[in-house]
Amino acid sequence: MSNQDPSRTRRRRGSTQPTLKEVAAAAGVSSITASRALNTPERVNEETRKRVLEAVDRVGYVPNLVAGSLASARSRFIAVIVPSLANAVFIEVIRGLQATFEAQGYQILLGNTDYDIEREHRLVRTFLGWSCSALVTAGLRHTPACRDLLEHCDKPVMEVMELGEALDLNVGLDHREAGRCMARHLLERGYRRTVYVGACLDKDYRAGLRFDGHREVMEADGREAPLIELDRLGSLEAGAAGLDRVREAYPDTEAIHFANDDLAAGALLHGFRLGLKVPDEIAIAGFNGLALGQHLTPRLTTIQSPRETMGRQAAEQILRRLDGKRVTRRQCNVGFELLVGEST
Amino acid sequence: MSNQDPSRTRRRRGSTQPTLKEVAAAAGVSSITASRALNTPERVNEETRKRVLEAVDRVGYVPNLVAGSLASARSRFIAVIVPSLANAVFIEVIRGLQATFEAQGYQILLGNTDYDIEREHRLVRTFLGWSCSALVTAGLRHTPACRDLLEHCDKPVMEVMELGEALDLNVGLDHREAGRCMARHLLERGYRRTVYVGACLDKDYRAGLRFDGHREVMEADGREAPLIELDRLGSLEAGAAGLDRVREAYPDTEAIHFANDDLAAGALLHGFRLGLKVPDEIAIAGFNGLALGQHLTPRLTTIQSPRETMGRQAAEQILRRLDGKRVTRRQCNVGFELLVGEST
DNA sequence: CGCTGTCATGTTAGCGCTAACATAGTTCTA
DNA sequence: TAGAACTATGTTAGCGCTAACATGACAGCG
Repeated sequence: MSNQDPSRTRRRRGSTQPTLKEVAAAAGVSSITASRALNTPERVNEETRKRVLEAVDRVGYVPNLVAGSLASARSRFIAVIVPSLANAVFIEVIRGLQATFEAQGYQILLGNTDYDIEREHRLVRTFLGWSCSALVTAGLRHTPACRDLLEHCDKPVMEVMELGEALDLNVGLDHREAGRCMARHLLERGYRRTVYVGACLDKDYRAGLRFDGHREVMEADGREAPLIELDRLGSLEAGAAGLDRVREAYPDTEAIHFANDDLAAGALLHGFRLGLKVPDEIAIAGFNGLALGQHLTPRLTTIQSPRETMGRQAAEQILRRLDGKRVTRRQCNVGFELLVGEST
Repeated sequence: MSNQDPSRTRRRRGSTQPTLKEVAAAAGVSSITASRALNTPERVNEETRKRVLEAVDRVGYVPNLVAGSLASARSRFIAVIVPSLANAVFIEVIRGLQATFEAQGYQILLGNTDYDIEREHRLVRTFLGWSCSALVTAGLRHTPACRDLLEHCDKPVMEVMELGEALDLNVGLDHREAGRCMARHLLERGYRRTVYVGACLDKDYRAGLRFDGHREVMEADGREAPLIELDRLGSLEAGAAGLDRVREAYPDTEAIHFANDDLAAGALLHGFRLGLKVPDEIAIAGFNGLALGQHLTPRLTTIQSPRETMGRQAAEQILRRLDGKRVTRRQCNVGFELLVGEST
């Protein structure tokens, strides 16, 4: 009990920022009224509200959202966890999420797992620690501990990209069916020998699902479904290498079904450099419906996946849930569309 | 004073999550010791630390980072504010930032201004409200109020993409010089009539700076520097439209200097569809050094900007500052490189 | 042996805000 | 005109954590 001296009282590193209390003092109200004027203005008299807002400007108040979040046990964060930022597909989903959430005053907390579900688990822990309002993850595969966390966190959990046994909310498309769809198209076009080319199918397992669908259709038609797996994730360069590898390993191939448009476009451009005639000498198909494919000559046959829409719909469902409305349809199939170009 | 009944005492929505106090109880220590075991393990006895970590696992503790942040007035957020997620350029900068920060346990708080500096201002307020550790913005242009906030917030502020009169830290490249560089290249190649094609130069003002450099060189050589401005931001489609507009407005044009690679690649692909010979009938140049340009035939002449490196270097400088080290060189020019393809 | 220094841990007091309850004034209703 | 219902504002008690200070045990030293 040594400090009777009030000037030597216990001091925290008081940030110099003005607090709500000071705003309240400046407006001549209590701090709860100032709080209400900012957060639930309809519960405060018009006149009072004006005085508070004036005071806010006068003292240069910036709300301490951390304190507000602790007191209310709510934040306005949405955790978004994707496996990669190198892939345009995830970016476009993020764009859809971001546009919808930011319009409602939510912020995106972005995490990147690098296709590692252990890192996903760590990110989920961190984001839960920030009391995020909801979590969005790309895909349905998680570590058991992570599933557990997500299941018991009592917040909306949205799994996007693919459909299946989801934890809670689910917006995506049926990748197996997309693979079947393209395989059928290739058969209809009369191609007899088709190779599927993917990249790192252990990581990009959705491309693996598409291959499963592809193989299913091919085998039902009595054909083989050879697979070539590249060791670098989708890129124009990898696609070029894929074309070379197919021509070497299966010289009589009539069509290549690429796991995505980056690979397919890379192959198309490489074929052009080689003077290869597409589709006469070899047909090429992709997946995603990136803009690039539609600007090539020949235009790329591909499957359009509605990525930004997927993000937007996911965000809307989450917002509905956060507004306390029950979400009836927890699973939402955004579908896809076969875009037939001249490359097949 | 009506509630003497202890069972009816004032209740907060106590989240069911275990708290540090429960961990401490389970480990038989005080909560501050548990806190130290997690945050500054070197200040706790080996034995005790082990007991605490065990207890953490046993009760399934997830630290409440909001509370920690309020108590310590520090968060591990880095605010990153970009004008668009539709542009690959910003994505790659974000990737560089993200990889570096996430490795050090910092999270990215992502904001998108949609090229609107008023929205930027609002985002800066929000992120400051979250006690972010540092802020990264794309570009040097802000509203006066926003400059003011950034200048007085007492946190590292990093402006990336371009160089100039920065508020604090600055990593980028000299866009005017890049414009000059390409203009000189076109002159050296002997093209006499060159048009610059940009998109929304009021928003993408860095493309405007490149045009300034371009015009400077052209005028110094006694040539005109006509400009065509498209009304949609960079895309393959806009580039195709740009080519058409140049051929209509300036039929004798020998070279087009596009503001970026998306436009240039769109024009190249469109020219190919039209049967136009590049560069004999018309030469095409871009800016950014996107992978696509190097896979086209002819390869696109462009300027390589080290985008991921920019993000990485920005992150490293901020981390150095956050570690308490003085940053000596507050401005860092990452430079650029002229990539000469066959399109000029 | 008393003094100082170091280590490990504990006590106390907030961080800045909002939920829950309280209160006073006003309007509506039977 | 009593009292119910509503409006506007205030008082109090935390949210879960950590900074600052306090304490006690023990080692080193002249």
